[in-house]
Amino acid sequence: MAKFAAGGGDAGASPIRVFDGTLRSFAGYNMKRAFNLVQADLARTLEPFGLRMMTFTALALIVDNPDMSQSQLAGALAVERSNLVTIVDDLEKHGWITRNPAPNDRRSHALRATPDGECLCEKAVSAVAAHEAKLLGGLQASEAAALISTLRKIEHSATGDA
Amino acid sequence: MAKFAAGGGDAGASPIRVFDGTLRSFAGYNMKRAFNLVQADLARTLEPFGLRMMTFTALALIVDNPDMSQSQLAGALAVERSNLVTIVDDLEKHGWITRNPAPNDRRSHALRATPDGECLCEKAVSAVAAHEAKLLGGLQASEAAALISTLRKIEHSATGDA
DNA sequence: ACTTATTGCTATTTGACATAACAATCATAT
DNA sequence: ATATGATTGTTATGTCAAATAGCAATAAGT
Repeated sequence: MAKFAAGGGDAGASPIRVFDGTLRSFAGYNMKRAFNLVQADLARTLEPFGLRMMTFTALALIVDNPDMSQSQLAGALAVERSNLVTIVDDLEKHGWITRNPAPNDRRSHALRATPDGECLCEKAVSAVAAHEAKLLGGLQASEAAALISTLRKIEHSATGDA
Repeated sequence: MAKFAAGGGDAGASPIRVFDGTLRSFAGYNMKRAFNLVQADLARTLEPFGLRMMTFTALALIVDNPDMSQSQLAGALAVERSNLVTIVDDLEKHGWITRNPAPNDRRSHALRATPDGECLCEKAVSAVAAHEAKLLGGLQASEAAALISTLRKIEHSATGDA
């Protein structure tokens, strides 16, 4: 999908190494590069399950939060409600979740994973975990933990979280 | 652009906190969330300069690699050559770079930043650095360095770099 | 000289994502 | 109770980035 790699591209016979030292000092640049690779690997991992990154994330959240509404899910996914419809449709058509009537609000749908959906989610989570472990294999366990911790700090800092 | 935040969404009066513990254990999930916020801040920072993330990155690479070709730049940016045309057009129309004839190859263009382009690049780099420093203000200096180091390790691991 | 590959480019398509509007329903204030 | 406004899910639409196919000009290999 993405060949990627600065200077690692096969762009011709020219052997010049592209210098990106200025950009390398930015955390954002390194985040984008690393994430692109992780995302590509994730897509390949999920494809055999019939899942994309978005549908996988949505399914995992529905499994962990039974009877949540589409608005809540959209908020959690940082997706517009209108765009969520397609995602939920996809999961529902495959029989992995159902749209149930919400007891207190006849407008909203209580999303619930089916046994099939839970089973698929479990398998997909395991597969993703395995692939990520392979991708992060060169890291110390403490390093991986520090990475996640630091990323969450950035997220809290940017959202002005309490 | 992106409201974001799991459970932080204003999705209704329902006070239920969306549980995303399963996904939180994945580095990729945390990377996506953190990067989305960083990217949004970056876009806001670059907008006054008339730059987008892609054009900014392209300009910085051209400044650091005078006379590089479009193919080389496309490789470094992980963008198709066809999509790069628009980006280079943008930079050229603003007078920040020029397409010069390459000495050894009459097909390719030697991309070079103009004095205006270099000046703008310098200012933009400073602005981005300042914004990123603010965004990463809550981190120890060693923590930020470790973040970049770890991200590069992941990148090397995924690309099978030597 | 002939074939093949590369460069920059155009055109087209796909997909992600935001916006606008809608009927149904809820909530609130008279 | 009723009128007003807000929210939910949905459809339709527009916008923008990224992928694909193909092209003429040029280069490289045989």
